[in-house]
Amino acid sequence: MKIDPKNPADLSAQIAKAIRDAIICGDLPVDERLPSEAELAEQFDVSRPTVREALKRLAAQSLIRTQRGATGGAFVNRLKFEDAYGQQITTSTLLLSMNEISFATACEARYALERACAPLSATRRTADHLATMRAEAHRQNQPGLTDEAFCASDVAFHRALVDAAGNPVLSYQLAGAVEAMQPLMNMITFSARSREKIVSLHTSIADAIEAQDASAADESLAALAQYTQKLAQDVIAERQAERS
Amino acid sequence: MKIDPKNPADLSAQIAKAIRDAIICGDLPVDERLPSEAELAEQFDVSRPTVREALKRLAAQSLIRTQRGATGGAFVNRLKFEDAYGQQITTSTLLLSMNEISFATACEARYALERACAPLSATRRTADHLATMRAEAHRQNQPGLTDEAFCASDVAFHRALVDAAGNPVLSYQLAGAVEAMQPLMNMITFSARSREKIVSLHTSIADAIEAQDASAADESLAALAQYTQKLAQDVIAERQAERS
DNA sequence: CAATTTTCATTTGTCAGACAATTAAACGTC
DNA sequence: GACGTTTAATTGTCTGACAAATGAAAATTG
Repeated sequence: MKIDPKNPADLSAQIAKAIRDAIICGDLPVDERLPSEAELAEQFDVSRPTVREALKRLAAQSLIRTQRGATGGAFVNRLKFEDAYGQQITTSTLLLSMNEISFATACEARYALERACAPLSATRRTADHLATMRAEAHRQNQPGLTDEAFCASDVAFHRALVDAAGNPVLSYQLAGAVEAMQPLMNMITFSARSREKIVSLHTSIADAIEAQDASAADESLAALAQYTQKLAQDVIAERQAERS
Repeated sequence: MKIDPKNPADLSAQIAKAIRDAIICGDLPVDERLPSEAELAEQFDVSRPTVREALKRLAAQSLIRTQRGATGGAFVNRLKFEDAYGQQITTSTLLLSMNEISFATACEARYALERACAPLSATRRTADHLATMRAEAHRQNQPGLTDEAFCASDVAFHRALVDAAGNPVLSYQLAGAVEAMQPLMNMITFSARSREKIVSLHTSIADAIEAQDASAADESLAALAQYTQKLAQDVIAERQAERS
């Protein structure tokens, strides 16, 4: 862990890497206290600001938490799924917005992953998940809803569907795919007619999940995927027509 | 972006958040140069070390890159899929190791997601992906292979399968799920007999992908998932027997 | 004039030392 | 023993400084 080549640049990155590796390989167990900043500075033979920059890098990844005071210091953080969700969503969102990912590609990925969850959700869904899905579908029927609120409710519906699979790893992976789509979805203006169709498909999905009918759920999801793609195509075509 | 409450703690976190939000909402486009550290310090009315800590947080998430010299500075980084892979894998690995995720749960998630890719891979696979899959399956048949090398080849095989879907979003999401499993997989000692079975299933998958037969690919993947779970159960049972 | 070298200003990377804020433990006091 | 006080440790922040890199401008040279 005390590896530090004579390269006097990126010292804070090197130190962060050394500590990160120690955490990943298990040398530093969860809740273990790191040496104080002054001690680390001495160990690595650098100044305290440099150590602090390294620690801030780790804090940005939720690998450590810091506490002030006499018994304070930096502690190895138990990375929780909730913490990871946020990073996952931020990263996914930026990946989509910065890499010219087409709506079609993102949409395909999202629904492919969601359909992977559906059979498990059909088997394991609880009353709680079902209630959330029903409530969101109901909300989506309210006439006064803005497009943004409609999309947010859509995300909540699909989150519940994914969470119903009862597999935290799946929920974590899907969080990025589903939530990162929201900005793209917000660019679509939903007509009353299209909302009606979507809510009807959501209801079909909820029905299938309630009946624990995996293949029916898959069918409805596939139909929803297809319809969403079609909606997006129409909107894009309409905008191009307007432009000319 | 100049929001900064009078709370004189976590200044660097607040500044990092302000800049991060500006990047996410598009106020700071890709390759835009941030003000110099001295200018930022003045803008936010903090010292330069505090600004630097904030920038290091952003650098840890690959949101910015820095360059020394006259025309240097911090630039908004185009987040590339390759950059995101690493973070995704690190985070997923830690999530699994720190949260008492059972092998069964992780394995279920991995194969569920992979089966979501398979139909797309069957449709779109290129000769390149097929060649990689064949090569890895062949390597897995070599007798001298260590368990670690076998697992690494397994990961490479499945990466090729996922990449064959031709959807970078799917590849990104799956990278975490597949690679994070490797440490867990490494804990399983593969007998010659179990390796033979796995390679046979890999060959079946490659055959199905080559024939563009989605349902055959799905069947083989399902069989592989089941067999992997069984192997893990056996190893766990054996270790418990040894302990008593 | 063109090409090359030198100088220089800008910016990040690092360091040293200091003080403020926080916190829990040690210490007195009643 | 209960309760307030002091104290030491630690992080958070600031100031000022110098080193290293780097591109642009200026000077030099052919």
